[in-house]
Amino acid sequence: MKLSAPMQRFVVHWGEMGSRWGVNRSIAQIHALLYLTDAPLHAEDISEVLQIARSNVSNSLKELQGLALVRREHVLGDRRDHFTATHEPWDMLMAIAEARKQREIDPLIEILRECADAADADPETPQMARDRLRRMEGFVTNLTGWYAQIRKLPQGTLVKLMGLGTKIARFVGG
Amino acid sequence: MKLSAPMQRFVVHWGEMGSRWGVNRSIAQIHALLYLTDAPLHAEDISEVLQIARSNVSNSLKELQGLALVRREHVLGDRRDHFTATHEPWDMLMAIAEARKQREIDPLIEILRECADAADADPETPQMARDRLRRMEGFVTNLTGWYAQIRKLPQGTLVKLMGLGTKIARFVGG
DNA sequence: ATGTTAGTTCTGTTTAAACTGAAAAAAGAG
DNA sequence: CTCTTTTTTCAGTTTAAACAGAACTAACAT
Repeated sequence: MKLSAPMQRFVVHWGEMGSRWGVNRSIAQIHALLYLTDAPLHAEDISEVLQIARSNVSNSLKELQGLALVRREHVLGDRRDHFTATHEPWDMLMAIAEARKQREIDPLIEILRECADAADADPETPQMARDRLRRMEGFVTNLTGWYAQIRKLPQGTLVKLMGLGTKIARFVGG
Repeated sequence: MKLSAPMQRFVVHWGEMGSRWGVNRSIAQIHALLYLTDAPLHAEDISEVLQIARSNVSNSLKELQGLALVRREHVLGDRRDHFTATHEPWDMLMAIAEARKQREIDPLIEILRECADAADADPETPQMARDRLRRMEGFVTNLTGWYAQIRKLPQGTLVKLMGLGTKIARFVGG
């Protein structure tokens, strides 16, 4: 298997993007490859095309499955595991958002709450700092609550909403 | 200057969060410190409280100013530069979004467009891959366009919108 | 001018994460 | 059960980024 030049370019740049957003290059490259690919690929295919060690491919695939961006499939008459990616960009975005929320945002809220509570009970913490901690906690909590709501909306509704753009503002008298 | 225990906890965790999101620990810690602090701080204050080399503080502050999260101020009768952070969480979020859009998303769109165009002109690229590249380009472009629209809405309108949550869906017949 | 203090730049070191290759473990097949 | 193929785990190695400290520059005071 071999990639055309434009496909290679995409894979390489997707890898760079990943590392700026807290996902390592291998993972992002594998994801890019599977996004472009039609038929499910097995680990060795990937290892060959991207020139990445098989162990690295194995771990990266595990992580991608953890993010729900990639799933295992089976091809008739082939013992090996095969993999495909979510091909719908919106679903990709939501999968990433959901995974990172659970891994990072939820614990963050927990810690913010603890900090804000501790600060309130602590005479050494200036009032201003207490307010700021509480305010940050409220902000993240609110944002997360809003996300939880819109996440449940059917995709079509969201597309319509985005299509409206600033026209939405009229509904709330903005 | 010294931080109370809850403040320290916040600073440390904010630093960890940063590194998961593509901002290094020092930068995120300094930002956390300035967020909690009322009066403007100078480089040496920061260096002392966080136990970070002055050179590192200097570079980190430059980056934070680049992100528009921190600004320089002057204190009467003091030669040194002093720094304060944006204290409004929503403004922080928008500043980060704006900076990263310009640095990463805009170039990404450019590259996606180039890849998609090149792929269309390239007989070696399978039709499926062409479609996927084009679709990803369209998706990122749309999302960015939507962001550009809502970015301009006054903050109050956005707060109302978020308050509505899923009720918004009714307006579009979702 | 000289001295002093703040700020930046540069060079080398440290550190954490990514990555590899080999070894071990699973999972079939015969 | 034994042999083969595939996947995972583990123990180093490599690499890139973060970071520290010294050297340098600029700004101001005396």
